[in-house]
Amino acid sequence: MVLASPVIKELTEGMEKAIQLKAHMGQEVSGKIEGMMIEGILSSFENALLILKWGGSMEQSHQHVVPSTSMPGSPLSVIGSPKSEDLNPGFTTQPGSRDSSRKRKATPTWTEQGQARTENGMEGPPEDGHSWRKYGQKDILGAKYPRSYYRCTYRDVQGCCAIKQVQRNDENPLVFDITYKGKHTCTPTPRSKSAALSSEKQECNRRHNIAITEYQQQPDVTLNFQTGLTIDIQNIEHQQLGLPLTPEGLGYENHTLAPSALDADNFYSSFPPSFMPSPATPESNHFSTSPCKMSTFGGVQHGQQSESDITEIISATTSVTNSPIIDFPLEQWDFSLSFPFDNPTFFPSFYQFKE
DNA sequence: TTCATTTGACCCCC
DNA sequence: GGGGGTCAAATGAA
Repeated sequence: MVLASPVIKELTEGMEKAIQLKAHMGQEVSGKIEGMMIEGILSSFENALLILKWGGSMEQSHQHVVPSTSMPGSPLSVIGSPKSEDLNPGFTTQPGSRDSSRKRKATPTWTEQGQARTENGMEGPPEDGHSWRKYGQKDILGAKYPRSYYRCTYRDVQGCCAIKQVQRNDENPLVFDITYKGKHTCTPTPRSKSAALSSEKQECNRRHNIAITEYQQQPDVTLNFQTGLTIDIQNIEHQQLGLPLTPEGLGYENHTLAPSALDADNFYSSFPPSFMPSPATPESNHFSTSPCKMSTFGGVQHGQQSESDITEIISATTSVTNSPIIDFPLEQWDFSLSFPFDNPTFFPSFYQFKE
């Protein structure tokens, strides 16, 4: 990230002046060659800023989530859902707890699918913003590909019981079936956080090169962002009230953010004070605090707990929403304080790419 | 030195 | 007994 780059500063100023010019000229140039040229100038500025600023890759767009058969139209494949009947936080896989497998059955379990992430010609499972440690791999009878077992990196230090199993889909090797078990209860420690951050930082850098290419190839990601960012306010409010978050049972009040809603002030005001979201984890369009993504949002650093909660909220919501296909991997965008959320022309001008 | 991954072995459930 | 899940030592990477 080169936020302090003089190049960005100059480009930003140039773009602001172009905006001012456009505003000054008003409607009288609308549709005329002058207006189109201003739009083109703005578009060019934004392209350049995007490339310079957003080290976050577009590559995660590959990791769109396959629509679930049970939830037609859902952009997120959540096959099954966290089991509400048992949220036993005491579940442990610590050595010695030989009845762990029985307890494991009682942990909230849900399955998602994500497309393979490609890097350096190699394919890997999609990331989800959490820090996982692989602890095993097993060949599964009848399956072409082995199953990998991951647990939360912070299991030992914080007792976080979240685990996941990742297995390539037999029919479509580009798709990974990911089974999550247990809920993240971890909060990255400073030390661990830095370690996780550095690894994700590398991931960011690795994706950066892909980002520009794919950005050019997939110019409509911003459109998808505009139309597809859906946030379940009701569940958030339930959470605020301390009510249980049940993906299935609640009536959903999905809020799809229109471009105007992405104005920072409007955006924040749409949520309870404690909800300061940051985009996003890959396998869904939920928010996360991955350092690769939005490390600060409005100057606030967010804890892991809220992330995991919000993750559930959005994951659950997207499993039942009929919102347009969300193929916008928010994680790709490296938001910063300089992100022009408050620039109303930012998104409209992106339609230029579509045309 | 620390942390992640690999992999063979072990354990439990069906 | 077979299969799935987990452990833990060995190894590698940063």
